[in-house]
Amino acid sequence: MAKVTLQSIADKVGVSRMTVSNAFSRPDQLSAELRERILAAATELGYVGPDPAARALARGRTGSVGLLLNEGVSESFADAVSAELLATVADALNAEGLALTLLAPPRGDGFFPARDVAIDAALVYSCNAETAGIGWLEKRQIPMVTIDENVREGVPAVNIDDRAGARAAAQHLLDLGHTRIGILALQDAEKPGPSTDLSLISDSYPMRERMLGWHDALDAAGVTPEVRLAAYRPLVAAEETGRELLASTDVTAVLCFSDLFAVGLLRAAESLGRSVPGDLSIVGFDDNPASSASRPPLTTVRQDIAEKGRTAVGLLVDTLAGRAREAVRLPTTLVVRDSTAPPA
Amino acid sequence: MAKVTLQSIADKVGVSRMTVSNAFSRPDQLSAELRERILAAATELGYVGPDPAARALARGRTGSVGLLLNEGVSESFADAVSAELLATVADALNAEGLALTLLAPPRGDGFFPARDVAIDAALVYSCNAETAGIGWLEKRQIPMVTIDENVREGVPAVNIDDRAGARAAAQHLLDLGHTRIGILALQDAEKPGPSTDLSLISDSYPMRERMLGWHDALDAAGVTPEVRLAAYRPLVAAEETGRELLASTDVTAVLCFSDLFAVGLLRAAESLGRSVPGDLSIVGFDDNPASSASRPPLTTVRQDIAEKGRTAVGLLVDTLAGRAREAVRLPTTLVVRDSTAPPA
DNA sequence: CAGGGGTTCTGTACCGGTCAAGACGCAATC
DNA sequence: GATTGCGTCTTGACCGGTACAGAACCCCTG
Repeated sequence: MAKVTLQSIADKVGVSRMTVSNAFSRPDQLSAELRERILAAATELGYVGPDPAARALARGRTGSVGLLLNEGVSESFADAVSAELLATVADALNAEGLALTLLAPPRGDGFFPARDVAIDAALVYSCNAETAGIGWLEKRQIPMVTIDENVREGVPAVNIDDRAGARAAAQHLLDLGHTRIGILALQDAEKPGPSTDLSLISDSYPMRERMLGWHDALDAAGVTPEVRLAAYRPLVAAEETGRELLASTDVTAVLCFSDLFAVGLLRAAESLGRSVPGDLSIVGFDDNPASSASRPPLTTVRQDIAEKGRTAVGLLVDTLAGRAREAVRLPTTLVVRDSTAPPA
Repeated sequence: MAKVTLQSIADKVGVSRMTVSNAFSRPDQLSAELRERILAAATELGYVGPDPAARALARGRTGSVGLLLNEGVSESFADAVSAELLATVADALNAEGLALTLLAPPRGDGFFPARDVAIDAALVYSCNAETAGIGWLEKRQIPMVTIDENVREGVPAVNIDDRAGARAAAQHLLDLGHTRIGILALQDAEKPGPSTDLSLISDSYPMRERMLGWHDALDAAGVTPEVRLAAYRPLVAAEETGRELLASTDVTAVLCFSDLFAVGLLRAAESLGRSVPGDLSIVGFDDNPASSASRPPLTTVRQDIAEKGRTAVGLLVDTLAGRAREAVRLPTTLVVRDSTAPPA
């Protein structure tokens, strides 16, 4: 059976193709009676609606938005925090009449999602500025909003107040009386090396800001932290680094880049017979669901992931509508649970 | 600045538009030397490559595949099992040169992702046959592969061997000596009602099959189970139903629809002072990461989510390539951990 | 030297819609 | 009664590519 197009319907009803188009896309442009007849003919022929690809070309809008990632999807959404972000973003876009398309880094040859997929705009999640994907999107002049990074001047960004959160976390430890404090920081994913080589520290926005925040408080108190690095994955990386930190220093408290690091450290402490918070205080970051489920529940810095996602979508929608928007910085709050206490 | 198209480049280089198109899409159709010149001119003009929307219309393929969901994305990927499926599917598609677009049920007016988004094919995840989205996709004649359901005759499906897994789980309890066995089954999401009204049971494929499997073993042993229903969400639903089950019957073991149900039941048991597995044996399903992290670690039926995702993508790719494929049923295996023991 | 076959490039017809402007009829306005 | 205005429908151009059939050219063969 031949393909059904606007023209088939137009021929059947005896009107112009444009009128059929209007019946679907701009109902106010024709009489209700004729529209009914057209729609009836359409269903009779098994026509579902204007072809999305053709419409996209003609209208210049596709109705879907890309989410640019700097890793494979499995890695990107391995933890609950990023999975929640994805979900929130997808739902918020959907509510705006937009679908979400995942743009992972290319695997293999010839196909570069950020270059070859039709999208109206893109959310850039946790990608550093040199990511190839960002380059493609820029050249295509696709409107972007970045999340958890600050990629380009003039590109709206959604961040959390990492610095203030980190500062509060460090201050919390200081207030409890800790003076020998460790930091479990994030290592650059591309640079393997010893956890003590601080030049390998990740230069991602959250890492930079959190480090600044910790130092805000520690420097003011004259405390020099013991810094160690761990890769974000695998999970045991943080555990191993944590064990080394605990074994080679006499820190009584540790500030962690993320809750996952904190959980790893928790395991390290357990394996070394150090009780938390009795012998060791631990502060996480993010308020990952895992942090309240751990034993003991973690003191951490809470960020509102869902709000971050919705805000990003809001910025994107405004940008698409031509309303210029500034960067947004969402608040963070210290959540004190049971993994911190005064030093022994 | 004017939009750069194939024609702009063609004019600049002094060749036909078609040749420029070939330079990008079919390098073997022109000399290497000319191709270099064209590509150089293209970069000079800031041309990134053929416009995806236009290409999609002309080629009849968009390069992206939809994932049809029967709930919002937040709900769909709330647990680790489905999140892993999403991630695996996305990565497997990416490896095949395809992007993934999420097709959630419409929210609000006018925009129906399954109808209005340009896709080449769709994966249908855990949607029952009446889902509106499936109807759109069918009318659009978009190739589909279903996951965890068996929607249509002739539509390739990927399922796990729910029945054999459930049978093994039930047999395991029988082998341990249990004779008073409960079942925590899944309630239809659309039908609220008491957990004892068995007519409200979900008619999803996994539920039907698991029930059959449990009965395979139980019937053969002459055991009549105590069945209760719980909604998949919120998590406390299973806990409440579990509490009711434990309070009103004298079951010594319970077969759960999923690990999340098992975790809820675990909490219920704890709150009633019943020790697991001393006073109560619990078997889950799926081998959710949560199941090995729980205390005690859960005996459960393992399925390979990643394999399921990859298989589905394989079926889809074959279907797109015109190679007809049959339904696939992946194996399940019983994993005995510490939540099951002989009755007291 | 005619003819076959390969490479390289071009011309034309689509792909299936939407946009913007115009034509037509009819009621309201002056 | 001519003008204006509105609702309704049509016309023609265009969105930015790709498929396919051929034309021009070169080399090789018999």
